[in-house]
Amino acid sequence: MGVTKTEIFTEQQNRLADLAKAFAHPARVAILQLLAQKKACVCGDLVDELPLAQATVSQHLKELKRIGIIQGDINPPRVCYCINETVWEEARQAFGSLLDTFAVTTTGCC
Amino acid sequence: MGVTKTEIFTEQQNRLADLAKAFAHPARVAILQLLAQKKACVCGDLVDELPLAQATVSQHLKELKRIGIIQGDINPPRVCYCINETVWEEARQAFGSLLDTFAVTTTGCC
DNA sequence: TACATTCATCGCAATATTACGATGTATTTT
DNA sequence: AAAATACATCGTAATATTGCGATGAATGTA
Repeated sequence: MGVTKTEIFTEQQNRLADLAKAFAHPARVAILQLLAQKKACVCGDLVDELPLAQATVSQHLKELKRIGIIQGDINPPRVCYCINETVWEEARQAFGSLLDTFAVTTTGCC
Repeated sequence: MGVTKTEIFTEQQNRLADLAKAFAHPARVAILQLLAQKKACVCGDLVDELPLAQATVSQHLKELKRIGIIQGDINPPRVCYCINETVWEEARQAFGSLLDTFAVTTTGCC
């Protein structure tokens, strides 16, 4: 159906899946890398850095904002985007704790 | 179009996006949590643990195998699934290094 | 051999995602 | 006021994803 049955999973699982979506497209990875590497906000040059149409970049930015991992502050005539530190940290912990689960209890099976 | 322009991004970006897809659906998060928490392989009970049809679970397992993060060892009449440690570690480093990029250089902008 | 068990795959329907041109909305500049 | 700049949104087309019933393939069991 293309529709995810979110109601049958835990809040935590749905949230982690949503956070993962932020990284689940190379264009969004590129955007997040740019924002994370710069020490300041990126104001507008995002479209220039990516070989995608302005409308497409805007759509990816919208999705990242929906997830909450970035924020856009209007600073006419431009908009300044930057990482939302709180959500970034949330992602760090969410991925970290899941990915560390295995690292410690590993007991080579199969 | 629904088709990602993978050719315009780096190998690294495409790989990270692919690894993220493993976590980008709550059912796959649930599967990976089960596999990571158990100390041994999970042989077949996966369908019982999830409120999804067998065909659907099988499809998610196929996607996880394509990404490489799990492996399925045939052990008739069952198949034993477990985390692929190498790829799991790859994901840990990939997410870790990106998510840590910001943590150290943070300089509150906006 | 016939049957049951376990899992993969096929085929379908519904929805989601990706991409982009065109257009709309503010705001600044001339 | 008119034009330019920067970005969002709309509409559309193409492809991908999600989910499931039905069916197929492989192995073990009666």
